[in-house]
Amino acid sequence: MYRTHNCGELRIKNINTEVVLSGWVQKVRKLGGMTFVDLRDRYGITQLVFNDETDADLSEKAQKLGREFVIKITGKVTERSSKNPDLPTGEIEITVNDLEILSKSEIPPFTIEENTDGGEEIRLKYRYLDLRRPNVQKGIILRHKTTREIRNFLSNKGFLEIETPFLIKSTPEGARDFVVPSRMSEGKFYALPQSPQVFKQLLMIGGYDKYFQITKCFRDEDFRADRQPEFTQIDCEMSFVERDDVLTVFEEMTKHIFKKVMNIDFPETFPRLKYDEAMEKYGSDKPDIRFEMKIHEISKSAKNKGFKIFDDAEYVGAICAEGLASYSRKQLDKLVDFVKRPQIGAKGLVYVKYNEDGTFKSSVDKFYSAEDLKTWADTLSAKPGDLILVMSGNKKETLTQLGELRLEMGDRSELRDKNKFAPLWIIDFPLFEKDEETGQLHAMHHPFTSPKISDIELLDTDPEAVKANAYDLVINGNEIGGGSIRIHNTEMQEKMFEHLGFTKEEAEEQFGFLMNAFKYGAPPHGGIAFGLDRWVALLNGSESIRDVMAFPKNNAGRDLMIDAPSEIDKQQLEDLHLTVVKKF
RNA sequence: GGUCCGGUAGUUCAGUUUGGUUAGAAUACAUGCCUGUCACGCAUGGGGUCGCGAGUUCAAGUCUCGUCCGGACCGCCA
Repeated sequence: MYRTHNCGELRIKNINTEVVLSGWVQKVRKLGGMTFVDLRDRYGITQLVFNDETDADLSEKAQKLGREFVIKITGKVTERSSKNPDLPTGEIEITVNDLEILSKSEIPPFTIEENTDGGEEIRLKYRYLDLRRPNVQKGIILRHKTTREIRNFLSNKGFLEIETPFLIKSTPEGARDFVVPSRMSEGKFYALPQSPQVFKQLLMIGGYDKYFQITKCFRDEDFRADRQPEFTQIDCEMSFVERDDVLTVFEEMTKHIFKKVMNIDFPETFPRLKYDEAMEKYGSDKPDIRFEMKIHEISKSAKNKGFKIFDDAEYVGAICAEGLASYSRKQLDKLVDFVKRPQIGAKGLVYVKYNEDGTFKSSVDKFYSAEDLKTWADTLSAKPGDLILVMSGNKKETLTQLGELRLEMGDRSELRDKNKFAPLWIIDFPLFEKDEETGQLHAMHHPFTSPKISDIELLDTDPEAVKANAYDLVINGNEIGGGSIRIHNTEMQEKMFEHLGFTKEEAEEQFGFLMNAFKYGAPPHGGIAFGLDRWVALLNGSESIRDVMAFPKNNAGRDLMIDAPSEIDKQQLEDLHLTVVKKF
């Protein structure tokens, strides 16, 4: 027997029990005749004690243990004479009478502790060692709890978990596909799914009216802290539902997860914000509503006062940073630098300090009187002591830039508390967005999204104005999930492909199977998919989804541990009918 | 496709601004001392292709060019 208990469970009430423990050696502390060993597993740390006077041979063996040796010990639980209140097992220790080394360890390249000394790269290379660290384990365990609760909740609601294939067909819409060459069909390729989208729609047509799946999706685009080549979606679809039916079920699921995993209650219904409104008030389609600081338009009161930049601008907008009127020149200059960074791309920034004494000091005092500035302050509900930040230009771009500035100011004022969660729904997305370069329309969500019934007439006259029956769940400025009510008839789907620039033949070739299926009695249906990795990262307070994935890849899509992707041998290439062409 | 930051001991970093003695610190590791430690303490010691290649120079960790690797971001991600 390797163990009677784990390393995190023994307490003072277990005193005098004979126990067997197995685990990893965290630390050996030698104090002359006494030796202490911290034994670790994923449940905790238990201290072992060895004494020269009791058993010199055993004590010497213990002194030769190295970090990360795997050992099994037998001993008696004893009360410590000096206790450690920082450890759950700190009141007891094990007086060891037998020690067996199960597995030796080389010296690990970094310390296996909460605060490791290892950098990102080396920890990815030795991921199996990093996984031993308690804070990494916390993320992995949190992920398990989350998926368990999702399965519980949806199963109880009558949803069926159904798998869909990974080896499917490449389609031109959306992200680049990862592609798998076929051995049996020369010169042909499978694609890995970017999402199970069409399969879940086919399941609806197949009569499985409530479906879900926790599954991998693959997208061959460039990666970020929150984007990996393979990631996990909670994919859901329902038949005979309208938008609000979907939102109700998945709002309930969201609340269930927060309750069961984090013990956080959301008594209120989640706010619903129209896309247009989100853009106007927050400059983002995924607003962080943990804090207010809404954007207000001040075009009317800012224009025609002789300040050319505002006069020429399509839009002038502002935000109010509470209590920051005391910002120094240097701090304001830094804000200007911030908005001028190429990632933000603004030309400049106007500030108005609403001083504590009620006076105003701004970078545009030459053009605006105190009354003018008071008008702005009133629009923004600014109080003395606040700082007003104004930007202008093209409306869409300026709103986005103000949105970025708003998040920056939120960070500076520490309004974005990791332990606070503010979910909301964004609804009424545009159906299409226009490619600025080619003028071609693209589906904002995906090509199977239905337009809002009230907007169907506009499809032929003003497609850009058409709103989609689509929705996103946003939490703390992260898009956690998104979905739509789908098109379920051939005519509408054909019209959609037409708008997206597909010829009839292309649509038939790419999606004929789906349009064919619509001909045989397709129920009205809709659904949603959540990004599991982002969601768990959010719950975990992590910046990066890597923290909640057991074996993540780096930002070039490489697995540093197994060294993938890699070359394959000639025979394999031949079998797959492939020739590698090297560019020089 | 682009912008920025980094690569020096097992590890995390300093040193590069202003080229010049034997490249340092912490931690980890090893040895010794230490009977209540738990970030144990003290002493001693080993440990370096300064990512790689070329160039400038009397002299390069330090300057220049190229290249590889890592990180953040923009584009991209229906």
